[in-house]
Amino acid sequence: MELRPIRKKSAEVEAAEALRNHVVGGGVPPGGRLTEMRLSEALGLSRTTVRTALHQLANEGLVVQMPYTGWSVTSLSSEDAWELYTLRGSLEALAARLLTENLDSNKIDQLQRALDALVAACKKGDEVAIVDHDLGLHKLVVSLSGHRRVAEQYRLIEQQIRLYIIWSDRLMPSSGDIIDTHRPIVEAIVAGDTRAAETILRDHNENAGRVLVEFLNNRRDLTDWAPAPAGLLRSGSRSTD
Amino acid sequence: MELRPIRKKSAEVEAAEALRNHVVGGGVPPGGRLTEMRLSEALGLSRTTVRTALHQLANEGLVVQMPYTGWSVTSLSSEDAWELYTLRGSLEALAARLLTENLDSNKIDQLQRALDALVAACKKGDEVAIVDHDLGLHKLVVSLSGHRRVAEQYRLIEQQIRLYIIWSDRLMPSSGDIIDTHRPIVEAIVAGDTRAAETILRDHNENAGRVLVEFLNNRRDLTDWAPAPAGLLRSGSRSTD
DNA sequence: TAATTCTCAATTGTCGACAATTAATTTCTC
DNA sequence: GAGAAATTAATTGTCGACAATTGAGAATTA
Repeated sequence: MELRPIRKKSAEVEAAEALRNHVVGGGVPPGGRLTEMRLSEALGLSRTTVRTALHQLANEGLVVQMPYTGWSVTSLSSEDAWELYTLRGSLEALAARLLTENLDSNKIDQLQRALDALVAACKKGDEVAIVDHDLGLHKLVVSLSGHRRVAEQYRLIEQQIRLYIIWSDRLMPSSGDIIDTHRPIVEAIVAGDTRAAETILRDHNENAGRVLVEFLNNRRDLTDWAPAPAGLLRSGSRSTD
Repeated sequence: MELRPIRKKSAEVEAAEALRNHVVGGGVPPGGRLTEMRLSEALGLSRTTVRTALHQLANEGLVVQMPYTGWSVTSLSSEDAWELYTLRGSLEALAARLLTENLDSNKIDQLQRALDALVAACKKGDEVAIVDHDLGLHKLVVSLSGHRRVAEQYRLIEQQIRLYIIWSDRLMPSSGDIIDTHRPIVEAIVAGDTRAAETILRDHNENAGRVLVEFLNNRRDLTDWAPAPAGLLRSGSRSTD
C-alpha cells in the first residue's frame, strides 16, 4: 500500500466543489436563485469564502451574478446548446488528431475497454450507465491526447452540458444507435486515420447538438424553467434549507 | 445627444482589469511574485477585494497561486506555447468555418479593411502596429463568427500569448512574409471556401507555434526568467512601489 | 384610482482584524 | 563547524461587521 501526500483543501475550493455538485446535480433549477447568506449557513462557512466559490462557478459559466441582487443558476438557451456542441466538437477533433499522431498500445487498450464498457451498458439497457460511459469515452479521448488546456476547457463545457441533461427528460436515441455512432470513433483512432477521426468526432457532436437544439425549441413553451431570455430569476428554490 | 446608461464598475472588476493590464503589459516578469498586501496598498483597496481579483486572473491562467506563500505570474514553458497555438488554431478554424457559412457584404468589408490596415503597417515597417493589426485580423474573424464562447476562449488565450510576446525580443518574420501568410486567409473566407479557410488558419497557427517553441527552446539557457520548471518564484519585482 | 414618491427590508460590496501556515533565521547540540 | 531543532517574520486563509445598492411595497397626491 502506497502512501499519497495529504493536502488539506482550502475551504474555498471545498465550497466550490460542493456548490458545483449541488448545481450540476440538479439541486437548483436553471434560473434558480442563490443567496450568499443562505449558502454560507448551509455550508457552515463565512460569507466571504462562499462568495469566492461563487465567483469561481461564475467563471465556469454555471452561475451568473446580478450586482447587489444575487446569483442565479445559468439558464441556457438553445443557442447556448449550439455553441456548446460546436465548441466541444472542435476540441474533440483536435484531441483525436493529437491522439492518433501519438498512439501506443496502452492507449489503444484503454480506448477498447471504454468502448466495450459502453457496449455492455447499451446491451443491458441501463440508461444511467450508458450516459456515464458515453461521456467517459469522450473524456478518455481528450485526456489521452495529453493537451492540458483542451482537457480543462472540455471539463468546463461538460459541466454546462450537464445542466441540460439533468433537466431535460431522456432524449437519447436507441441504444443501438449509440453503439453505431461510437464504434467508428475508436476504430478510426486505433487505425491511425487522423482525418477520419477528426471528421467523425466533429460531426458526431454537431449532430448531437442539433438534436438537443431542436428538442429545446420544441419544449420551450412547455417547460416552466427553460429560456428566461432576459436572465430573470425565479424564486422558490428552497433546497438549501 | 443621447443618454447612455451609466454602470459603475465594482472595485473588484476594476482591480482585475488593472492587474491584468499590469501583468500582460509587462509590469512583472513571468515568475515574478505578487503579494496581496502590496497590491492592495498600490491600488488603494482592501486585501479581500484584491484577492478576489487575483482569483479571477488565476482562472484566466495569468497568475498561479501557492497556498500560504503567494501569487506569481505564470511562467510559460515551450510546451505551454505549443498548447496555446494548437488550441488557438482549432478555435480560429471553427470560427472561420462558421463565418464562411454566414457571410454578408458588411463582414466582407470589415475583413478587407483589416487586411488593408495590416498591409499598410507592414509596408511602413511600424512593428508595434504590425503586431496590433495582426492580432486584430485574427480577432475579427473570431468576433464575426458570432460564437460567444469561442470569442471568450480566444480572449483568454490571446492574453497568455501576450505574456510571451512582451518578454521575448522580436521573433517576427519579415513583413513581406506576414502579408503573404494573411492574405490567403481573407481570400479563402470571402471566397466562401470553408475547407480552405479552416485549413489555412489551423496551419498558420501551428506554424507560428512551432517557431515560438523552437525559439523558446534555444533561448532557454540564456534567459533568466523563462522556464522555472518547478514553479519557483523570483523576488525583486518592485514595480508596484 | 392611477401614478408617483418615499420607506424599508433584503442582499451584495468592501473592509480590517485575527488565525493558520510557510519559509527563512537563529539557536542549540554534538 | 555542521546539522537539527526552535524561533520568528512574512504571507495567505477565514471571518464577522459595516456600507452601498436594489427592489418591492406603503404612503402620498392629484
